[in-house]
Amino acid sequence: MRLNAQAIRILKRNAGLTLTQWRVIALLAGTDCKNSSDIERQIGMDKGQLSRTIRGLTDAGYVKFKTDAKDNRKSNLKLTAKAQKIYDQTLPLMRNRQRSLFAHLDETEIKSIYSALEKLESAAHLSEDEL
Amino acid sequence: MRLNAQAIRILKRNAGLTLTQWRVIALLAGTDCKNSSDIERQIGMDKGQLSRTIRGLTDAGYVKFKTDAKDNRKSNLKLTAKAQKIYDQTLPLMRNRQRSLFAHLDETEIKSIYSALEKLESAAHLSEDEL
DNA sequence: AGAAAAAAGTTGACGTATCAACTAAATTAA
DNA sequence: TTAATTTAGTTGATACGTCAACTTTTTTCT
Repeated sequence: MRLNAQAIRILKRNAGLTLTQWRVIALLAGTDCKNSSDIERQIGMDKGQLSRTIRGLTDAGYVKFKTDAKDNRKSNLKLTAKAQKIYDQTLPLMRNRQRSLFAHLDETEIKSIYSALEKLESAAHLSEDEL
Repeated sequence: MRLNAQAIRILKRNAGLTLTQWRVIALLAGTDCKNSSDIERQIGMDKGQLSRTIRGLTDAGYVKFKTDAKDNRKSNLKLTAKAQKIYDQTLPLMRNRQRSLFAHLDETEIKSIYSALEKLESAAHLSEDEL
């Protein structure tokens, strides 16, 4: 996970956010509202971690939490203006970092690394029942 | 890290070990003695995590801990017979898992994934000072 | 309608990973 | 030889990641 080191530093120093918080905010930015399960599905984050992250963001004033009117199990999450602003300021920094990280890889390499990872993951999934 | 899921399960159910403990034991197996820094250098594990892992293994009777006679800062670590036995029993299981995980990747793919990762890591390292 | 099952979240526990501050011992350099 | 630096290892703090048990609310089934 050393690859995330600068991302973590950028987020901490420029936005006071953790990587997990950033991921959730980034997903919430651009859409009106989402709930926890939407996020879970989209970035495959663990329910538990998500729940705690959302509470943290809510407490910090980054997320407005509302219980869904039609389904009381569900939540409605919305970024506050404050969070949106931080997001807008931080996004360019994160994009730069991403760019410089991948700068030395060509298309082919990027594709092959993703496809290899996919294969590994499906192999891992297949042998799940071997215990 | 989903890729480690079965490894973690195999180790837990068959050996009662965590992945970190396994890594340290595997490194200690086959050599007579090593100290913490040797391990740190060889698998790049964090000093702190290593220190705690070694204490855990010592408490559990898997590692015999001795202070180096010539250099009192250093330790001498040695697997106990108990740990060696567990290692010998568990290694085949871990090898099988490794094999089945990589079964669907050919040489080229494996090489390209490693080389891409190396490039990514060196890019990450280069841009370290950008903060 | 009422029972059973599924879905949304919360919480606790544990393991993994990284960073920083610290102690003690050894090495080096003056 | 003493002072400064380096090295080995410990400890605290925080974040990340995963699993499992649990509550509440909704859906499905009969």
